[in-house]
Amino acid sequence: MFSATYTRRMADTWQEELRAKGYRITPQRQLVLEAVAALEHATPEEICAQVRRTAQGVNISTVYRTLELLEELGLVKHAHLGHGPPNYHLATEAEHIHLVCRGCGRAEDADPSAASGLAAQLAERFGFVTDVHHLTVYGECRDCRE
Amino acid sequence: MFSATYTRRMADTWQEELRAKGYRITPQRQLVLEAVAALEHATPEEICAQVRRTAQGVNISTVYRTLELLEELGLVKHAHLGHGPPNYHLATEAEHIHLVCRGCGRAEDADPSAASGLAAQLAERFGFVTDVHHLTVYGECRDCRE
DNA sequence: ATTTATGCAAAGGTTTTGCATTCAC
DNA sequence: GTGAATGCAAAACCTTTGCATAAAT
Repeated sequence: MFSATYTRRMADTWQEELRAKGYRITPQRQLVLEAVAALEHATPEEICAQVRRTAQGVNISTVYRTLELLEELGLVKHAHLGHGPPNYHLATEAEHIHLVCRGCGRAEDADPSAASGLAAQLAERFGFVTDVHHLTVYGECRDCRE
Repeated sequence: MFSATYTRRMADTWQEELRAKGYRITPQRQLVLEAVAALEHATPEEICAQVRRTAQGVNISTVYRTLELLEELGLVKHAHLGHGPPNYHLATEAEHIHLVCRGCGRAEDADPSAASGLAAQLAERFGFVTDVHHLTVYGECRDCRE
């Protein structure tokens, strides 16, 4: 999942950066970041629920505001897996792409190397820098194909 | 955009298929399909507005129900371009992928051949059939990259 | 005449916002 | 103490649903 060393290191730089930008370090912000790390992939609602398992309560609107902030700081990223709410994960998590099946609705992770050709071509032809972290591929999975 | 011949041909098969399935041909359904064709890419709200430019009024809930039906019939498809509402287009429109810039928020179309390598690898490794029509790539466009 | 489709209004789910209060600094 | 962050409630936004009415067959 993530090593303790790694988490500690991240926490340091993170808090410094918050201070440097005039933001404040609050328990809520720490809790939300921890929840994102623990869940690996989660919606704002799920993150809120996770936080509430350890702390007495964080408001859902705080979760939204915090996620926006953490994304601005480059600590978390989000992807859209379909109709529903966005899905947040640590920016430092191993890159992967999402395969979402329109049949069963499940999402599986795939190695981003599959998208390297795509990214290269879009860069060359359009000067477009692909955010592989954010890539969601719709289609039909093996199980749903018969 | 689309030729008159083409539209007429589509209309024929479409109406037959509706009948065959026990559905009915209504002015609203024709208007919504025409609006999707005319706009090329549009949200339900935009489609509703377009219809109202020619007809006296179609309810937004009818637009939603109709889009769902037209998609079930394979006449239209949708893609998610970001946070907002889904984006509908004719299924018969030239296939393309969407490049959405997180900087300016604009979406540009790209040739789907850029994704053929991706699709091939996902098919081989996961047995996953990619719906290229639905592919949205997030990143940063040339203009926003400095 | 039958049964589907529509319009309307209300509800549902997600996200944002305003403002008083609390908390980090 | 001062200004930022939180919690709460309300609003905004998108989508779905129930039901009476209208329309297609």
